[in-house]
Amino acid sequence: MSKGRVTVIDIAHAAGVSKSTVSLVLQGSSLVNEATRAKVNAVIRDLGYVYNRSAANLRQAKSKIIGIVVNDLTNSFFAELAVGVDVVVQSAGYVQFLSNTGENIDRQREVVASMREHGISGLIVSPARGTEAGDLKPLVNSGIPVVVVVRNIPGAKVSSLVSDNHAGSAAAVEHLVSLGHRRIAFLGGFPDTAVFAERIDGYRQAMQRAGLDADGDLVVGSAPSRAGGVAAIERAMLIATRPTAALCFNDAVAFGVCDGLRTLKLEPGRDFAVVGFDDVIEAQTAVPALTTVSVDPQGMGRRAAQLLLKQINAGKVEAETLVSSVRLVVRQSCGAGLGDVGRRITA
Amino acid sequence: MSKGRVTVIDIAHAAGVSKSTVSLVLQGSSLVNEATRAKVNAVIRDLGYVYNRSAANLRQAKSKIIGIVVNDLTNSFFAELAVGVDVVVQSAGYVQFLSNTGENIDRQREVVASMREHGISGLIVSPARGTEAGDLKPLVNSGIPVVVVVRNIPGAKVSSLVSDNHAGSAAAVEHLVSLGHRRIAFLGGFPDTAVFAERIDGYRQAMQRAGLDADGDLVVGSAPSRAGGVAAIERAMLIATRPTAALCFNDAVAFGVCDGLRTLKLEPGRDFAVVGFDDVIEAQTAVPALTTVSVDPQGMGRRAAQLLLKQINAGKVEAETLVSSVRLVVRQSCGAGLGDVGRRITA
DNA sequence: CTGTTAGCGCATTCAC
DNA sequence: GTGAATGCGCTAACAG
Repeated sequence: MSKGRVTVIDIAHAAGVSKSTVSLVLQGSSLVNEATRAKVNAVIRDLGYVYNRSAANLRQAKSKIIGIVVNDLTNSFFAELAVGVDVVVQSAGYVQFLSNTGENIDRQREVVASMREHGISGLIVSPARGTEAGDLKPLVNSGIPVVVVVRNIPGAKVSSLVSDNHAGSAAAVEHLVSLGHRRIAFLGGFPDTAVFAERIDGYRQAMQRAGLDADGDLVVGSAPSRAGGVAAIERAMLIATRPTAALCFNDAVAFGVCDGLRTLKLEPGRDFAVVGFDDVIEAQTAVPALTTVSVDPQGMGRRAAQLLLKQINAGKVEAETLVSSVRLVVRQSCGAGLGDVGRRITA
Repeated sequence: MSKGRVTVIDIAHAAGVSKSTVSLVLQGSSLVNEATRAKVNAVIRDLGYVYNRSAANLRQAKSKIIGIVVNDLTNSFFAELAVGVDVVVQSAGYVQFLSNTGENIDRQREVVASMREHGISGLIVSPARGTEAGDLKPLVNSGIPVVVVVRNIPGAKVSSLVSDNHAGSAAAVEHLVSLGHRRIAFLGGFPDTAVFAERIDGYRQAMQRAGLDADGDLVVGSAPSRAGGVAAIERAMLIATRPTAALCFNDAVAFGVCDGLRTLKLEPGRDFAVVGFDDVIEAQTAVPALTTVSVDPQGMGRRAAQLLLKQINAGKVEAETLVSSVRLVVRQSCGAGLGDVGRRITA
């Protein structure tokens, strides 16, 4: 915003019409004569007029901006997500505020507040770890549509878009079965979360369909972390009839499982098949990557944005939960029908 | 912006003071009585008042928002860059509009225009390929500070922050020379860009200093892409006295060169030394990473943001060109004095 | 079809 | 210290 900014009144003056007429051509209204419209447009070009959206927004009490906050833009999963959002947001004529929280919940609170002050008309958030329903409360109470992606936040009355955990688990199991595995473990995760319930359910059903035993010792819960993965595989290997493969609650657990296997002098992929779950992509390059149940981050971003725009246009906000389909990404098969492991490929 | 939004006048009414008083406490002015200030703050909290920045911006003819447009957010180099920008922008009390152009120049024009309409007080842009000085002209003419990063755009009177291409090339050559190489090629890139000129210049000078021949067939241009790299190495290996090492225009080319070498039954790093240039980090994990001339993208982002904020605060815009230092990152030496290759480590 | 009038929510003079 | 006016640039009603 420069000093000598030219305004509607200037161009109205120069074109010999009134401001409202100018306003009308600005909005592409058909209520204005073709001749005057041309005249006005010409003057607009000549004077180098730029539309002031702040003023318009103030007047209309609505903005054409949506906010997106992600927990870790450094992680290419979320960068892709942001790109997906950007694509549909841009083509809908919106611009996006983007903020990175770096898993810092205070920062998240700040940026959300800031965005609110700026009058965003909607928010897409991939919440930082530990986000609670209360953190989004003020936003949703003021009627601003919010879409939570990737991680759902229990108790919040907002729309969310998460991956198809059930189908993902099932696909992983079917894959392992097709490789000849019969003792397939499910490792990691806390049983008291919705995500866990969905994943374990998909696992159980697929096992059952394959005529395999899914109960008992094959399911070993743990913290959904790398350390948890180590603990889980150690426990699982104490079973009399050891598993030969494992579906892990998420990638972090999978990496821990690999760590644990190596401690046991077993090579992941050769001696034991490990499948990860793309909930949290962690340290992609620091460990040998594996076959995973993957989601399409950019597609998720697009879908989230579409959902948000729908709600913005609808005026009415109804919490809605969408499920994003997943696909099994097999990295590299290493013979012997015993699992697979390979290099991670960035989508 | 909801329907029943509470405004300063509401809280003034409820607190029994005037709007201006409220405005003053909002700005933390010391011209207001402690008691009334407390009272006002209490009412603000109670009524759930949210500050309307659009209105404030309109009044003050300035905003607290900066724009950042990148050519490819999918590329983690630029994602990191955006994170760096975000960090300093946030702590300076600004919010950022982020847009991804995907190298699409029309899109870039659109988003820049949109940001202008929104009254950004500054712009950081990593321009799409083919961006011309004219594309930024309207912005700079209206006095809005612009900082161009990564790629400079010739002829534009804006500040820019680029990496030290000259020194980077030289360092790479010296490194290869110290490993015993004497036939060192420069592969990839289009000769008609400023970046190419700088890199080739650093290469030539370093070669000369080492008493080596840098002319003739050792310089092979190509598209700055993976495919271009394949073509370049194939052509380079047709020379009578083959090179034993190559400095590549960028990482994409370097990866292509590795591909090409393997086709020729040569193992990059063992049989032929390859050094990349961190212009575009591509598919970090999909290929064996190599020694590169690296910049710190996040650091560049921070620096760009600082430069921009300085200019915003200074009021006066003076085009300034900053050079970001680079460092040679040697991944792993693999004996025989013939190059080196290793795992890429994310910063 | 076009002009007139009246604010949107805030910050900035000035008086008091 | 505080209150009363005034205007930022624009759009939404009506008039004409």
